[in-house]
Amino acid sequence: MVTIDLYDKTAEYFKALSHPTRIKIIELLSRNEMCVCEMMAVLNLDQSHISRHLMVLRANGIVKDSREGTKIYYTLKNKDIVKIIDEVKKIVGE
Amino acid sequence: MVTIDLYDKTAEYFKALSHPTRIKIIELLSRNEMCVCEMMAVLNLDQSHISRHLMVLRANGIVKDSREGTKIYYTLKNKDIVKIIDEVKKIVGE
DNA sequence: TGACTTTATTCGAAAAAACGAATATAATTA
DNA sequence: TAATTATATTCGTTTTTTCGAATAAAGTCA
Repeated sequence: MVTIDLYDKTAEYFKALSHPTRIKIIELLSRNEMCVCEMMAVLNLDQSHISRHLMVLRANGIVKDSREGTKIYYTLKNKDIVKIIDEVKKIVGE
Repeated sequence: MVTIDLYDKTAEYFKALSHPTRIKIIELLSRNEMCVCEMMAVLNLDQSHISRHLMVLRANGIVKDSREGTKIYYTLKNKDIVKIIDEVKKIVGE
């Protein structure tokens, strides 16, 4: 049995936050749910770029998705993460 | 001129937090200043492992060092980071 | 069913991070 | 000055992450 340590999990979570595109996606989702095609338009990035980063966020339990027709809408599972990002932005912005 | 974007800086900061050893070092320093040899003993890791992770933390402005004789003591530059780590530990621990 | 839309996944290559081992540096002390 | 202690840095390698491009899958609609 492989037990994953709390420090490993915490480090993994920080790693999920360690890409500018993923941070931007989280901020977008903090305001509205959004489908991939809308993120592409707002962030001006291609589909596979967005989609791959969403995969990381999904794998870390940060976002969840729900399909509506051909579109898939994403939302944040827990909005606490937005406050954490704001705190770090404040630290690095000083 | 290369301007580094706030999102890039924020992502870099999260990357600095994305290793279990670095998180442990930050927690140790949240209680006391500490030299490398003490960290080696407490964390049971070898010198170059600790030292290299301290280099990452230094490069990101998370710790600062001051020499006393042959020893170099490290402290946190900003304790806000400890609260951020606690929040993430709480999220991933649920 | 076939074309179309939207999104996910895979592939191969490039870049970055991490590691163990070795070496270098800086202060101290004999 | 030589040996010692404490720490930083470098080297070569392995592992992980990222990326662009291509392909696959799932739903819709004519």
